[in-house]
Amino acid sequence: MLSYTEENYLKAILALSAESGSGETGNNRLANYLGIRPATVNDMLRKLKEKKLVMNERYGKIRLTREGRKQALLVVRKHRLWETFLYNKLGFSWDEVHEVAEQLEHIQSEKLIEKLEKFLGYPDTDPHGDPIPDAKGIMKDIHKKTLLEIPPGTTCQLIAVRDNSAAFLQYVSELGISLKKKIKVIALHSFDNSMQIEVDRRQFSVSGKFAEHLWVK
Amino acid sequence: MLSYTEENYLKAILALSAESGSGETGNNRLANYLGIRPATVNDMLRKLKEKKLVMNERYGKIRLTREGRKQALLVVRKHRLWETFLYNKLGFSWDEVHEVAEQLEHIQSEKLIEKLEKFLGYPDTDPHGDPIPDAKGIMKDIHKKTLLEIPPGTTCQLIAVRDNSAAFLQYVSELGISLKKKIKVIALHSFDNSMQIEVDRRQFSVSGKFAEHLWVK
DNA sequence: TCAATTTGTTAGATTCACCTAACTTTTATT
DNA sequence: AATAAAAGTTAGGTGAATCTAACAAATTGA
Repeated sequence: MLSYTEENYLKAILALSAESGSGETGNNRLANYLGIRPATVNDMLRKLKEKKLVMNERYGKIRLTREGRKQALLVVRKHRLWETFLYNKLGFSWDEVHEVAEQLEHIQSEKLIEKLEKFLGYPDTDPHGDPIPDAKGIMKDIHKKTLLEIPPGTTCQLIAVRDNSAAFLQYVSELGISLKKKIKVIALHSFDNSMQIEVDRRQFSVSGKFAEHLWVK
Repeated sequence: MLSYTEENYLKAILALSAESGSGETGNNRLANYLGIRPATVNDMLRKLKEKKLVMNERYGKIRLTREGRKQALLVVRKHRLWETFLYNKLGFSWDEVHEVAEQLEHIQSEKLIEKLEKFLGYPDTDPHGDPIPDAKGIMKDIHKKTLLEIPPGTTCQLIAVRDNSAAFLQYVSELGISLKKKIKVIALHSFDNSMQIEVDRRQFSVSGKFAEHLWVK
């Protein structure tokens, strides 16, 4: 059985590994991400190594083992199912679900998660459009592009957001953009990557950085 | 903000105070109830005293302050709302809800509890028939008698159980007894307090101890 | 009433998750 | 290639919640 803290480390390593592309991350990055000191991360890495959940050589990169990855995905599964519950059943808004799900994801009861999943109707994505791993820790990969990659003239549909911070999600909401919403790209200004887009017959301009954080199909 | 452990102490003191009738309890009883050592309880009592949540003089009895009682009732509130959710929405059985609710009750989010309560339709009792305190920590007292006090020939209705252990609840279920069920007392054998009762036209005999653990009206 | 039993307290230790400060190794830059 | 910067490690320490062992006070009951 994993502790609250161990679960958070695994989840963080998974997130940073995915972000880096190379499937691995470093001590400092991890410490920074978790808001703690590298020395603390070191202690925990020793423990996780003993439990065979991470691979990490002295002064080397950090990488999840197969089992560590599975455990991390099971935490992600719980997190996303709870987010779905909060959003679909309790009426929380897009940007409020994350914080509460951070706590709920650590409740230990397989039965609870099974029953919750059933109650929610076996959803395959959470309210941000991210896929929910199954009970074996297997997550479907969703073929996705960022809005920035969409050529002008094309209409696409929002399937997920790349940033779950409240600040970003609130901005997205203010623009009238939500999951499954159709977005038409009017123009891409190559000098600063800003984009002219149309949503619900209303047009506005967004930065390239913003467009990069929307996953569409 | 109270820690997970502090919340459990307050809840335990509330439960034992109520049980004892006198509104107070002792160090050893508390330690035994929580499954920890008296020395540990001592340290925590010092902390709770500093926070003005309990009153306790050296070698004296332990009693909640007004604020401590309120905080304890708010934990009970969370516990019972979660039990109701697990039972009514997720299909957990009577005897399974307690254990999971023990974890869920420590999630810190007022908004969550408000929304959960609304989602459940503002229930006033949990699946065991116990009243759910309101957001101010006020709990309605339900006038209740134990089955043992019911005179033979009378029919009564189960409103709550006095013991939430899985063993007891399973036994109750096996007898076909559930909340709001009508129970007719056929006979009381005064020499050992055993009782002949009828439920759904089926008669059986139960011990006095068993009868004492059913609250009826 | 006073001795035995129960109840409560103190002191000192342990584990977990964290810290700071000082150090070493790796990497990046000129 | 040398050195500065960044990244990672080690040693020693803290507070929370637990423990054991030894002791003190209160209660009980013979």
